[in-house]
Amino acid sequence: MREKASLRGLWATGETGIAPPGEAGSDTRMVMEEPRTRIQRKNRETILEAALEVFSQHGFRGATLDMIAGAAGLSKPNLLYYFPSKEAIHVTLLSQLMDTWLDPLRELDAGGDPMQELRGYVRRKLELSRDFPRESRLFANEIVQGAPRMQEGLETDLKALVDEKAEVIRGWIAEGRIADVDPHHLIFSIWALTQHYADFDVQVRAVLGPSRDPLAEAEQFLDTLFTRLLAP
Amino acid sequence: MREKASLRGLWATGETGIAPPGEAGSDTRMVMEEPRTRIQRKNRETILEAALEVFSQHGFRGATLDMIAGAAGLSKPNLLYYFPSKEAIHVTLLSQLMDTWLDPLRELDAGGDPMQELRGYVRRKLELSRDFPRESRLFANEIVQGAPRMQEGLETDLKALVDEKAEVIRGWIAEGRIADVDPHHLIFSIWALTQHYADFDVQVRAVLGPSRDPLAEAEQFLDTLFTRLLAP
DNA sequence: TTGCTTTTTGACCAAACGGTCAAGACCACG
DNA sequence: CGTGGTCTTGACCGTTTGGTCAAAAAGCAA
Repeated sequence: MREKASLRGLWATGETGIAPPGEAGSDTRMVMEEPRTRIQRKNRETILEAALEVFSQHGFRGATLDMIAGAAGLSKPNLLYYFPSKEAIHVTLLSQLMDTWLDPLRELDAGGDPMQELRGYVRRKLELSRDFPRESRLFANEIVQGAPRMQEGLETDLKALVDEKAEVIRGWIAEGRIADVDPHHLIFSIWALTQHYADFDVQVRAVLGPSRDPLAEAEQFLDTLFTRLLAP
Repeated sequence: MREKASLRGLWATGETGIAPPGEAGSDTRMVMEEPRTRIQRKNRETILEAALEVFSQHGFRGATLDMIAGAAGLSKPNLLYYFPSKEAIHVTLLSQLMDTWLDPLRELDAGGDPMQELRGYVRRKLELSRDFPRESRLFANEIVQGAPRMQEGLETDLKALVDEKAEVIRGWIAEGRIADVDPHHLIFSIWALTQHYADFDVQVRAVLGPSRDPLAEAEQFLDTLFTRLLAP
């Protein structure tokens, strides 16, 4: 299950990093298909990977183009050949992230066994925290600071999906198959508890000391917690 | 219970914002008692209040001295008359915060009724999220970015207190007065769940829509959650 | 090879930033 | 009132930052 590196492979290529110049005259197509050359694909990947590292550690303003360029092994002007601005890199990262972040919730199946479905969701979400902590922190940074570049996505895509799944959960409760809890807050609690282990990693480790394995313990603890909370 | 404004009144005046110059010759006392004049007390307060607003919204690097000065209604050089640097303001804020943040846990009483004590802790922690969200976000910003200015405090003060209280909880479990859960992760779960409502406020509100009251609902939800988790 | 496009970079720029300083305004007290 | 300390600020400084540009290098198809 464990998987190193980033989610890049799974993502559609971003729409924000407007492709390089040099096509005004000769080509009249309206839609520009994604990164054309082998080099472009590779370098955009490299830049986004480096930017994820730097943005997740320092936040948007704390990150500098020089840091990203350094991490990517490219020159600063070269970054700006592939992305029109620092902000474009950041937005690309965020919009790709949004999709990935919601996938585990999308998998929640109204037809499955309620208890198993919800425990599965918790497990998948915790796996994201374990395997993609940088993505989690990138997201956390953005939200804590008021989500200046995401608010719309939250109020449309995210709300729609959550409302839909909340309705599913409400159905399970009505059928008496899980205990009666507010579905929205149930989902929040899953987010809060799982993401905590990625976002507040330093705190968790500082308190537990070096010899314990936070994520492994969390898996058990959270399974117990939600089992007791939801048992009918 | 609700209380506007900040925690300032409760705090000891910080030790980090080395007092203004102008005392080399005439006064030989070793210890300098805190802000001497009425004006100094007032302006240091004003600056810290403004800095809390700005730092919690933009993070350390995202905040500028001009923003803080603007929010405080003072000139930039005037800020630097009261604090030696931007970092000193930030550190003062953080060190004051640490104490306040741990107070609710300190109140956990080994002699009290376990269930009532733990539910009380959750309630107090949630009150902090409701009344002092900026403080919560200041803390979150710092931890998410690796706690560059707090790590020591986490590994000493915080760890010591948590370990102590974890032992208390372990005792309660041994006596069969609450269910068997890992005490450390129980505490983490309280932090995660309560702080989520302050730190991820925009997300919570975006999902719930404008007509619901997140914090009021959370109080009930969390009470239910921990009751079910801990019932022996 | 030639010739054209894509990619890379050193030099450069204007704005923003944290911080300094000397001079002036203000204030309290004899 | 005046005098000495406290407080305030406009002007300024060196550095960092996001971003530009023209020209060189590399890639590639014929």
